[in-house]
Amino acid sequence: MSNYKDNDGGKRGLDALSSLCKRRGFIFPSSEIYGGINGFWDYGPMGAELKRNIRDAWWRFMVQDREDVVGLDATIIMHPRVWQASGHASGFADPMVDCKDCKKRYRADQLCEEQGAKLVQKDGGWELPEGVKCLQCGSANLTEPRSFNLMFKTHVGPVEDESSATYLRPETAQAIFTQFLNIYATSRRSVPFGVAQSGKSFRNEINPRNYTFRSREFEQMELEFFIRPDEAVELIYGHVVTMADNPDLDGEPQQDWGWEVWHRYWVEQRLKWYRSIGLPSEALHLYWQKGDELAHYARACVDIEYEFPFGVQELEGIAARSDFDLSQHQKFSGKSMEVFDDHLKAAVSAMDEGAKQMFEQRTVSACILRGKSLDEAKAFCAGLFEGRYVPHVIEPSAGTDRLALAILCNAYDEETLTDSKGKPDVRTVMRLHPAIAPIKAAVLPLVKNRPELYAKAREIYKLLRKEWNCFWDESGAIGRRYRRQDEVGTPFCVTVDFETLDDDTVTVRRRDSMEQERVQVSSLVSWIGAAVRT
RNA sequence: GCGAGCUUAGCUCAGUGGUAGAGCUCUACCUUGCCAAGGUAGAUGUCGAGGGUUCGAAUCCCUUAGCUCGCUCCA
Repeated sequence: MSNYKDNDGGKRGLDALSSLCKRRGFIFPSSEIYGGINGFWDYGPMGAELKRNIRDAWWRFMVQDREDVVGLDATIIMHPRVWQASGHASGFADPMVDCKDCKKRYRADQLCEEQGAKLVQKDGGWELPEGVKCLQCGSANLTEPRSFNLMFKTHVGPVEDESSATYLRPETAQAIFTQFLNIYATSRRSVPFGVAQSGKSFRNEINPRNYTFRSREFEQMELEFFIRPDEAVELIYGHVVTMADNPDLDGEPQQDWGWEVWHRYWVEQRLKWYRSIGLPSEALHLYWQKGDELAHYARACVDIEYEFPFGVQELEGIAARSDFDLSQHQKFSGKSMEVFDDHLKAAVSAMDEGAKQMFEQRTVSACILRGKSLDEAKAFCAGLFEGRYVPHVIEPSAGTDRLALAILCNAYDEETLTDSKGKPDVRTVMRLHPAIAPIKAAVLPLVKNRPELYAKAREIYKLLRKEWNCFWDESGAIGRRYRRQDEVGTPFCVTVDFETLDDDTVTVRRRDSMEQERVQVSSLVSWIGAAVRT
């Protein structure tokens, strides 16, 4: 299979792809008749189907095909305190300085740090200390540090003042944490279990780039998987399974897994899913964030990256976030985020005082090493002895739009054929996995001026479209109709010909190999059905 | 956000001050027994937007939006 990367290093491939996406109705610039708007993209008829199929495949894999994950569909606008608790209100606003002479821009804190100084906080704003200079040209002619908050701000109600200010969510995850108690109370699930959500998020990116890869309005598919703290696992099972124990990550999840195993389990699950929708293993890379790249609360984070034409870029981050998120919301809301764990309570009841004391000593010092205060560490142990804890979280968080882009990049192929006259002929074909292809089958009457053949084709079309999104095409020569379907990635073309009238079979033409075979009309639905499942 | 380049039909592009074009696509009809076939007819543009210079602007100037690339950014 030839690939766009073969001839041009990728750049022209993205142009060819975006041109096809426009031409065939996958992706359009938003508001295009007004000149477009930077960082916003619309999905056309084909793109809408593709994205829906991706989302549905994710939901089926992550929620419906599991017994330990439930779903949520929360609002985009939430209480402003949510973003204080999550850290987005402050953390999203990195102060920046520009050099007025050479126009170079720096993050203010990094610029200061490089010169052994410290950024000064003043009146809720920021100030550069004396003597800080531009690293590039040495000029001290720098702008004041200015904040760029990446959250979109809006107002709830008619009055536009600070008291009504809210934000469009910059991630879907926080809604899951804020609804944790309701879901826990109503879903009849116990830890370990997860909550999944897909939906729109908004980030006012400074510089959207690379087609739809970094957009200002985008969709995420996130799972927050809640697990016991390792200490609770240890109390219940007497041991904690780590990667050193070589656990079977392909089988059923086990109750005695520690966070490290759960984290790896989800990495493997996610890779498995990406492969199931047609992204080849070779194009996927894992990037393990190093100690200094991790957020302070994160224990580990792995990025699943894809080889885009413009470089290897992140599709999904899988983070082990400890109990940071729920604890923050507990702190800001005043509502306890602890769960009661019967198994833990039972296990602790069976322990004698000496064993409990030993456990507490060990646990308190370990907690302090991880940065907790003595009081916090003691409260944690006291909670465990009563069967209570704040769950920890493993968070696989994927970008739907960048995944759609990866899938489109991966599917795009230009194949050189030799036509019947011996001339070379380039066939553009989107080799999408059948399960996510926008159109599963096109129904084509071989000719349209034979009423009984035409009617039979209509009948078959109506039969198939009850099952999947199908397409009817009667105009143009049959070869041209096949090639049109190739460009939108339709895996099967069902051609109704004269033989159909005699023996009730049709020609099914395969997109990838262009091979044809005859299939009984009565078995067509099961034949296609078997091929379009993941 | 800074700098450079670009923006003409659905797509790819030609057009350096004098009547807006080509190829492909698309639509209809004819033809057509399986891979972009042929014929006939047809459709599509405020030349990204706004302003200016000029008798006259797609073309020159200014402003603005968008795209691409390089910086920067991506918590």
